[in-house]
Amino acid sequence: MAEGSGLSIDLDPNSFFLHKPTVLNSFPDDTKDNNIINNKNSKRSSKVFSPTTPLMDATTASRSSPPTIQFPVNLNCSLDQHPSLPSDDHKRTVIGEMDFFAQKNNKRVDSDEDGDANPIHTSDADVKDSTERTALELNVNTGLNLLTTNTTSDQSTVDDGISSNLEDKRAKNELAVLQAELERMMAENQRLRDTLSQVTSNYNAVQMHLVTLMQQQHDGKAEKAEEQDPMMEEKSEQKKPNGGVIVPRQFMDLGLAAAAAADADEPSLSSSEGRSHDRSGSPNNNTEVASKEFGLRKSGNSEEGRGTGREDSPDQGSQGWGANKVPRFNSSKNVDQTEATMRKARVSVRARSEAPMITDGCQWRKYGQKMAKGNPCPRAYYRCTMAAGCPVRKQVQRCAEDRTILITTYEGNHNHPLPPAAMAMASTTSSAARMLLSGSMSSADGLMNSNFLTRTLLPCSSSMATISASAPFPTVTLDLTQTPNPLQFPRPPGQFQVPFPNPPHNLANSPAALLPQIFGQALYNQSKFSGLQMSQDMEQPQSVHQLPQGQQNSLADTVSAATAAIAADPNFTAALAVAITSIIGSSHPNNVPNNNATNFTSATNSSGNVTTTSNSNSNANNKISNSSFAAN
DNA sequence: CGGATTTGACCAGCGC
DNA sequence: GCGCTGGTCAAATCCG
Repeated sequence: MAEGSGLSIDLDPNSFFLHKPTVLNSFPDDTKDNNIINNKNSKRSSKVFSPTTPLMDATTASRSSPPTIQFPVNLNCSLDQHPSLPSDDHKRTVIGEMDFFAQKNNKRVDSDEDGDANPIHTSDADVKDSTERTALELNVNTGLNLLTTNTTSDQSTVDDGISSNLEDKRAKNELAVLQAELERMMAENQRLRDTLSQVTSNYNAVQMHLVTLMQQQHDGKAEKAEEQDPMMEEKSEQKKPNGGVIVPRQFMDLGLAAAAAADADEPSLSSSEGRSHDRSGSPNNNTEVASKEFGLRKSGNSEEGRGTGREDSPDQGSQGWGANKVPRFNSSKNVDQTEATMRKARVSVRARSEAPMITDGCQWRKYGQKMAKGNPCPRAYYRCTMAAGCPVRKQVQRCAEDRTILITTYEGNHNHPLPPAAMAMASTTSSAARMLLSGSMSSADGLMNSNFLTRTLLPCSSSMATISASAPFPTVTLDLTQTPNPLQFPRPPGQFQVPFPNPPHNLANSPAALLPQIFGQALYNQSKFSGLQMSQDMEQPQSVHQLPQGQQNSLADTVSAATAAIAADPNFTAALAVAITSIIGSSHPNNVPNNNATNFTSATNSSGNVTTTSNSNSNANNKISNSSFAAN
């Protein structure tokens, strides 16, 4: 898979860019750092170093040329053009500076000319040149300070008063120029930052719109395929409330998600245009879209007529779920199947923690506690209270065998924006149902999901991700207790080492939190960005092309999701490289030994459910499958 | 006093 | 149909 690198090139930057501008924000940070350096240098030039560096400058000046001549030369023109240079050594020494100056001045002109139109590189050049220029000019200033200040030596005051005043003026002028330049650079830096932010925002908007369009386009194909379905008549009627936009089941999630976000912000929006607009307008949709399963669940319940209290919460009803979303489903049959799977899809996180409950960034309210069979430790039931009607539940229970292990099982998807700290759990819970659904409805897809997800996860986490769609509940289990020591897993030279503290009392701030985030985000993105990824698939390696569409999407989504998730935490950026490398690693086995060591197996049990087990190490807890999975 | 927690009761699903 | 179990509700209680 020599094209694997192409995959990373095509996908990773985009996803990284798309989902989380954090990395790009680091770019301005770099420039900001440069600015800081400049500021420091400028301050040092005028204050800190002035008592000391002038001695150096004075020494150099006394050796090279009379001070009254030297400074004007240094400031205003090239020394090599100056006829008064006495020796070759001085000339040669200065020539280096002159070349620097000349280059710098040229670039300065360029940057001034292009600064408004050329965004990044110009900025870098400017900043770099600014740094260099500042560093060079600082020497001049310090030298001038030596002559103009009386604090360092008496000799400087003994110098010619006229020249001293003249140089003082020049120094002030130069200082003013430097300050002006610095301000200009800072302003431009800020402007670039703003531009970058705006571009990122616009890019996200365009991406969302593109996703919507792609989904709709794909929906059109799906609709044609379903035209022979006897339920078509019913479905066509159901589509009418959506403004004629076709929204089949597979992409219902997206619509629901968007509608969920729209409902959260603008309950009146019901058309696809409104959804797309809303999606494009809200960069934080990635957390809200998670409510796609929520919508499914809701509508499913409405059809079921069973409706436990939790899913028929007042908030959900007040958001008009039924009116806008139920008609989008194809048939009650599919809905039931989907709902049944979604409803039970869970993400379980095993982590060592002495705390009664891991902190995952969300607010939970305990609503029950039961003694579960086979476990002396009670099981606590929590629900998310960050938003009214949020369907997310979680169960917390200590492992019977090892009570230091806290098993937290998430179910459902948030219907509200989440803080970054909560992204881990949110993404996971919002995506598990989706992934498991695809796993149950499309075995290959589910397998590929787990396959690529675990491939993405394991190299950086060394944790064990077990995806089980078997009864009673399809569950994604992330075992974060297997490898407390990251050093345990060898990594190729140059590969980032991702810290993996133990125990993760605060999952939201630990890499462990990002594991479900990566995991879940990828799953969640499967529906959200499938349209975009379909276009990206066009540029994917052939081996990927050979995969079914869902698998391609899974791969692409996994990459993008991983990058997005990792980008959510700047401290975890290193994991991005690992995650991406894990993808590329399939084409370059030498890159990721862990990847090769990761076993992906799958089995179909008697009930037809698919159980996929990934194993990054020789963990005995891993389930052994009947047959090795091979991509179709 | 309001919100969170506790805890017994209730309900649904499932297996026998 | 019955019992078991998981899950949820809601009144009582606790707590800041």
